[in-house]
Amino acid sequence: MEPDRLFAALAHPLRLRMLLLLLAEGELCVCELTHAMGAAQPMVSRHLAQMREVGLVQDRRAGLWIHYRLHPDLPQWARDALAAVADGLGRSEPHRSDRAALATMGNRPEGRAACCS
Amino acid sequence: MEPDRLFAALAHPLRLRMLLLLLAEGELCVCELTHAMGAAQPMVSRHLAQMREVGLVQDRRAGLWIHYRLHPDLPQWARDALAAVADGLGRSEPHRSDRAALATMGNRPEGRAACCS
DNA sequence: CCAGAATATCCTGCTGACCGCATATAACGA
DNA sequence: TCGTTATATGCGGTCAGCAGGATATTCTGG
Repeated sequence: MEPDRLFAALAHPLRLRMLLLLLAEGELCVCELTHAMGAAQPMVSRHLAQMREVGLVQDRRAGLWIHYRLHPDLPQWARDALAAVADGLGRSEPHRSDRAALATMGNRPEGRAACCS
Repeated sequence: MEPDRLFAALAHPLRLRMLLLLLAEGELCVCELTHAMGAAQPMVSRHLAQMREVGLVQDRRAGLWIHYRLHPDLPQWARDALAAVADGLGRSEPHRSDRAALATMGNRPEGRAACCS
């Protein structure tokens, strides 16, 4: 994990929001992230791909849905840095609203059951 | 301090190297950083200016020399994140060599006495 | 006032990031 | 096989970041 790439990945509002949301929620599919961000799906998908290529996040296919989570092999210093950021910014905007928007979302795919909208 | 700007500032090898060196050494003038980086002075200066505009570092004029240090008003979460990075990367390249290069530099301006090169 | 050292800024070209839109792929159910 | 849902990718235009080189600014000492 080259640090330059990691910080470049964090240097975008949407990516930082998604990453902090993943850090707080554990694992989310693209439709959940799209809903929480209030952004267009292709944009969410492309920014997720960017973070995946850098090794920040990992994807897992489960039927129609693709779940993203923090990459398990992320070095400890990166996890510590992210934890510091989440601790400092998680309670403020826009991250608080992001979690709220996610909570009010209906028909979320839980695990692998239930259907989506 | 907007996080995007902070991470964008860290998303460049030269800036990250300079910042970690400042974090380790406390305060350095431009000529010391230029020597340690082995880069052209205008480039060092411009990247320092970029970090200054974002609020990452602060400059202090002392005669001919301008000393840079980590900005005192940096929020705690940013300091924690930087500490995690420094702790994880400080012992490896290129940051180890940077400190070594700085140590072998002659005629460093100490405090405000002594002349430079 | 003049020379020189340390630092900052201007200019130009270039590459890469970003966006919006449209479309392609993959999986599931009937 | 067909339609539908979820996700990814290709394309074109625009804009910001970056490098190099030259030059300007600021301070010091004489």
